[in-house]
Amino acid sequence: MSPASRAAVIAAAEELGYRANAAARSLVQRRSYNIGVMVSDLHNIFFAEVLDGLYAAAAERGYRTLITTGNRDPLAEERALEQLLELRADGVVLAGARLPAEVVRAAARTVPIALVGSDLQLRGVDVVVDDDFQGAVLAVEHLAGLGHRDIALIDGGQGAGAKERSDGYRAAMRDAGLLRHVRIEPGDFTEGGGYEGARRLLNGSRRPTAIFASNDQSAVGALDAINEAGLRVPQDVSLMGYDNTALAALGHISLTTIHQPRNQIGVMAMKAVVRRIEHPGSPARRHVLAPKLIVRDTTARLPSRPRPASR
Amino acid sequence: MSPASRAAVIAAAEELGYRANAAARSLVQRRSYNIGVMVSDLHNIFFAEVLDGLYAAAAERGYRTLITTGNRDPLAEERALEQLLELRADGVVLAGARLPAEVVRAAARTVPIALVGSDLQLRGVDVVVDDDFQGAVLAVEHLAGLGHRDIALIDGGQGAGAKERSDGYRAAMRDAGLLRHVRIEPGDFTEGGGYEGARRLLNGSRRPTAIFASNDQSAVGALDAINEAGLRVPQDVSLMGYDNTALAALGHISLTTIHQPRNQIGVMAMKAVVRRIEHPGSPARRHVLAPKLIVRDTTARLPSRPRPASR
DNA sequence: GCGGATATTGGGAACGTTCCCACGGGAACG
DNA sequence: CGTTCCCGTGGGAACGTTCCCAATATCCGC
Repeated sequence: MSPASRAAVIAAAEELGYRANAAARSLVQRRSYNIGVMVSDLHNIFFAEVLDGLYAAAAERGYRTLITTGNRDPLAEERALEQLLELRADGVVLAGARLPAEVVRAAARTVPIALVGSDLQLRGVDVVVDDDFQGAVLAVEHLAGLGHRDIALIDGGQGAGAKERSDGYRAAMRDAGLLRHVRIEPGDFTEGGGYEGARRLLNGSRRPTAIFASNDQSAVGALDAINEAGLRVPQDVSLMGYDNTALAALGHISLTTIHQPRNQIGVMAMKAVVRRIEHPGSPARRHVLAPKLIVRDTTARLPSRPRPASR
Repeated sequence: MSPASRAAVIAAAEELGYRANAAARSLVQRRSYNIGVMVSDLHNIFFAEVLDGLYAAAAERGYRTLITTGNRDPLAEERALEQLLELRADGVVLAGARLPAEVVRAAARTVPIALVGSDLQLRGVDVVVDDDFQGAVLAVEHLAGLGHRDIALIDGGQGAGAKERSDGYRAAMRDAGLLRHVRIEPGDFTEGGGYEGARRLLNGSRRPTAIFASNDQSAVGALDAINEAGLRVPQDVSLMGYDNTALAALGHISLTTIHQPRNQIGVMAMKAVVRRIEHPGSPARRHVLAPKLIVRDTTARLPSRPRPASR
């Protein structure tokens, strides 16, 4: 085709506002080149960074990302997933899904699915998770390395990864020979939960010298309780969070925490889905990523104090 | 049709994993019942709440929401919008778009479009904005009402709404008879910008007794600078932000700020789009919503000090 | 200049729905 | 019992693409 007529056609298309109809194309090609992403909660900045990774990895491979959300409501999540399936997304990533296993399994029979931030034990579904157990171990090792022995945990309750984190805490305490200093306060990953947990810890008979809150949000709550008790961080009490959210990075807070490779999580999930789209036979896997310690200003060496002769 | 055969058909469909093909339906019905939402930046929690409103209003009217993002990159934003148009979304909401006016105008010839959080002056496009001018007036009136006269502003630079906020500040200062106390430091809506701005203000010859940062993020930066200077909030300096983000609500920060009705903004935008989908003739409008003062713990009455005889 | 091979063009068919119309059967009424 | 109406059923046509194949044009070699 001559360059001239080519240009003429393009100009005419522009003029008329022509735009290829993705629906018709998807119908005949039997692929949409869209990867659906169902995000349980767009308020959670965690998923925003995962989305960055998903987006970049998809673009690199010639796919586009289409997002729906369930607004933290399992029923709405199911509708959001259904919407993606009806649109014939070539693959689906479920981020933080609270969906029943059966729903996910049924969907997985139709398209490749990857799970992020929630860990249903399902075959035929890729799962990408941060090694929360290992992250908690890093936290305890950091605090123990600073000389702390009374290291308390504020738990995350039913939250995603909370169980792994408390398991990791317990294991690391044991390995550090601090088994009898293990102390776990209930919590729920919220600021209020962290505040209450820290209050109980500080009012207890044996005040911990370090508090490990199992996410940043609850660490900020704990920070409040510590200040209210007239104690300083980190001189009197060391404090750690988990997740390395923007909150932790705030100069005003500057929280020592554990970083999850969020972007990388997204990249891995997208790679997994695209691989299974393009190689329908290949098996789904479980991908575990390593967390990282981020030292900021809320942890410090335990001041050496006069000790009993046992030394 | 008999209930029995009806049930049999549904069972068979389930069995075979049948799912209506939205692409085919959209093709023949010439509508998709999807409203596309292009969000410039999913890291900004502001838009998450707008999305809540969009989502709820859409669901109420039988539409589904489909989200794409431009990751703060105008080129990617354009592709994201294009993706929605190719998918034949029945309408589009642009949230925080940094798109050239010409692109938006061209798109608006194809489908009803509503703009949120960015204010291109375009006919044929609905715009929903918070009255930032009025919000700034509320802030200044609050501070002046507490007896403050040296009220400084940390500006938002090129950020969305920054100009309206500084205009409102100026106007309110004038109306309060404080024109000669007007002082505006440059800023950029970031924590760092707020920090630097506050430092300059505090080191200046005439230290302000109140600082109005034009968003919460920069207010938190200012908070750091104030603490570093050995001053207390609110005893020595009153501080205000704007936006009422989660940051401001944090117990540890508890920032007096201006609330934008984010959810309501989403609802209005979706209503506008759906109205224009269903009544193709109806004109696009500009919708202005009223902000609200949220008093927390960073503002206090100016302590009365000995004054010159002028009284 | 002709045959064969290769590029270029044009014309269906198909994708999975919805919508409309024609047809047939059954019920109700005269 | 026949006619009319209504409901239900079934069979295309259409939506806007892509893909494939056939037909035609172009080119090269002999």
